[in-house]
Amino acid sequence: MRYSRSLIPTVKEVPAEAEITSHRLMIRAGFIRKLASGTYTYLMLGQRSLQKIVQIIREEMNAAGAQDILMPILQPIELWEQTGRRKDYGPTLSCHVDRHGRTSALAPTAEEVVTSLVAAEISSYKQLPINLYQINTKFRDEFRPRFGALRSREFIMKDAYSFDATLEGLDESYRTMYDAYCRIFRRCGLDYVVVDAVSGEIGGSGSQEFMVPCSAGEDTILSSDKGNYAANVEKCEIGKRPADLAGEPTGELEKVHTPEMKTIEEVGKFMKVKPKNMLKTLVFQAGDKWVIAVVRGDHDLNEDKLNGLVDGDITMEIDAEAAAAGFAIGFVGPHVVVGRDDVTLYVDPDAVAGQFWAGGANDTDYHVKHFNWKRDVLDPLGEAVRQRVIVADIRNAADGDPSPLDDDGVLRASKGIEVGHIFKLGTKYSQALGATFLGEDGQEHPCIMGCYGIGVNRIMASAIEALHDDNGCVLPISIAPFDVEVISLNNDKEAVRNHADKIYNELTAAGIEVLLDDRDARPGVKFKDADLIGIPLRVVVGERGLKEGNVEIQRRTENKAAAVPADDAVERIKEIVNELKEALSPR
RNA sequence: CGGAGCGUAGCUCAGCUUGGCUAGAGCGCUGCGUUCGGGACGCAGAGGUCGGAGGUUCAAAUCCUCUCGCUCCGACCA
Repeated sequence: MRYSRSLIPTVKEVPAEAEITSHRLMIRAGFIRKLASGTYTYLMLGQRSLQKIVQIIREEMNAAGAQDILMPILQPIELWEQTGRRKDYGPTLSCHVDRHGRTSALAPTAEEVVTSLVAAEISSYKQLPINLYQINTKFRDEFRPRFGALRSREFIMKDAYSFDATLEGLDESYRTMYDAYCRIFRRCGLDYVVVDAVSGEIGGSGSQEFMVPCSAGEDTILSSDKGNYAANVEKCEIGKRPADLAGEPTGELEKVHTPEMKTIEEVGKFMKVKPKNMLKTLVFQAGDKWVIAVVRGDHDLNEDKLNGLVDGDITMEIDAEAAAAGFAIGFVGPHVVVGRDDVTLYVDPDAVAGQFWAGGANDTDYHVKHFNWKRDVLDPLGEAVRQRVIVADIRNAADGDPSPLDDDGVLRASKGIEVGHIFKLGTKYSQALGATFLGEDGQEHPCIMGCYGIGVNRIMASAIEALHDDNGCVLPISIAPFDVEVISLNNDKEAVRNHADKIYNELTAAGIEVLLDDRDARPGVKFKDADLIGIPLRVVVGERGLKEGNVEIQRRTENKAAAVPADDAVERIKEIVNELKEALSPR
């Protein structure tokens, strides 16, 4: 490809909206341009990189026995209603109404479509297992699109779906995908970690995420320093922590006037109490009952964990109803459980101890000091305490917490970008949509499903996020838009031009993908652009070198060029390209 | 959705508070010349419905209202 005929709009300045490195570099290097919030055009360089990633995914998925299909982006909304997911997805599901008034969902994922396909076409255990996948555009009306390709409203996803006759079969399908994912990310040159995750709207019994560690990541990962446990903060469990409701009081319960002070920070500052000595008391509605969650002031509640403990769904953001039910919202304390039989308290172990506590007074504009679990909750409730006060892990894990494996491991927090997510789904969709088969026993059974996603654009963004330097992208050869950039440094000189052309033609004929910078630009401009774009190997053909009979070869990861006799250049380049590719080979 | 901010040349932004000349700068772009191994320099030039609509006024980029778009922040609040 000739640079002079290509649209590669590199820029020095970048719109203020690009906050993270990968976004900035993708704009600066001319990989993407924004059309509207959360939607991007991928220009030639970006598109070539995406296609490299797509190709790697295809090869590994096919090698793992999955079959490539293509499903519609327009999905009848009725399918989403049958599985109940229209409600679960809520406004994130983009919909389209056609001239006949039919509503279609713009695919954010395709469990419904693929399951209805299987429902129609699979009837016997002899046809299982099967794994169908596609690489296609997906839509999610994100609450807040941001960070360029990391969270866009429209993106490319590889989504695969396995159908098995048995749970053991599902385990094997899942394991096969796990292994394929490891190969895919390794071939893309990414460091990744696999963490336990929650399955969210997708549903199912278990899931793991493939994360690329980097500070710009939106997800928080907790890993045991023993190296044997890692989980997303949404999922991460916490090891055993001591909790004893019977500690003695630190003093008389003291009521403090705290007008209009509702946040932990405000109250703590006013009363001169640290957040770790305060109780955060949150009110949730569960049908006609109330659930009160108590965590330490410096901790965060994990609603998934709380939900898992409570019968039925809990609802938050119910200030008006809670106030009507007699709760002093903003000033609630755990002892509200005393004297109300419609309240169950869930308390995190770290919010229980014989130490000094401050918290809400259950009276608007008042807080209390010297709150004590034994005196103010345990003793008044008596025997009822067992049903009414439940001590359990209900908060997000934090850096320094004990590992749930109870092996003296300590959890450490870090950030990551989710590039892949694999789920054991079970029969949620196959039951809802009638994807059943006749087993060996002659009985009808629902297919047991798994699903497996990879964010194609996110691979590119996270690769740049993880692999760059001050001058630009440093892309691995497997996903770089080109293998080699040949710079015809003094393109106005015929000898230089001819030699660069010769190298370009010979490399191209050898199947190497080459970008030839044949622009009539000053050398500095060409060097800067080459660094920015980040093609792994740079070849400089210049008047100066050519006089000595040399051209220069430099890897993007090196900061000095090597002079090579011009006649040997093509062979030498081929060797290096092979070497670079070999280093990222799947084996 | 709530809060905040922004919208002026292709890009980055100034001008707006306190209304008043022909609306500016840097980068980029075009032409000519000098340069030519790490984003050169000089001269000449092109390029603007000041997001849109309405209003106030002798006069609006500037003040007011509405609207559209973009960006940032926002679980709970003991």
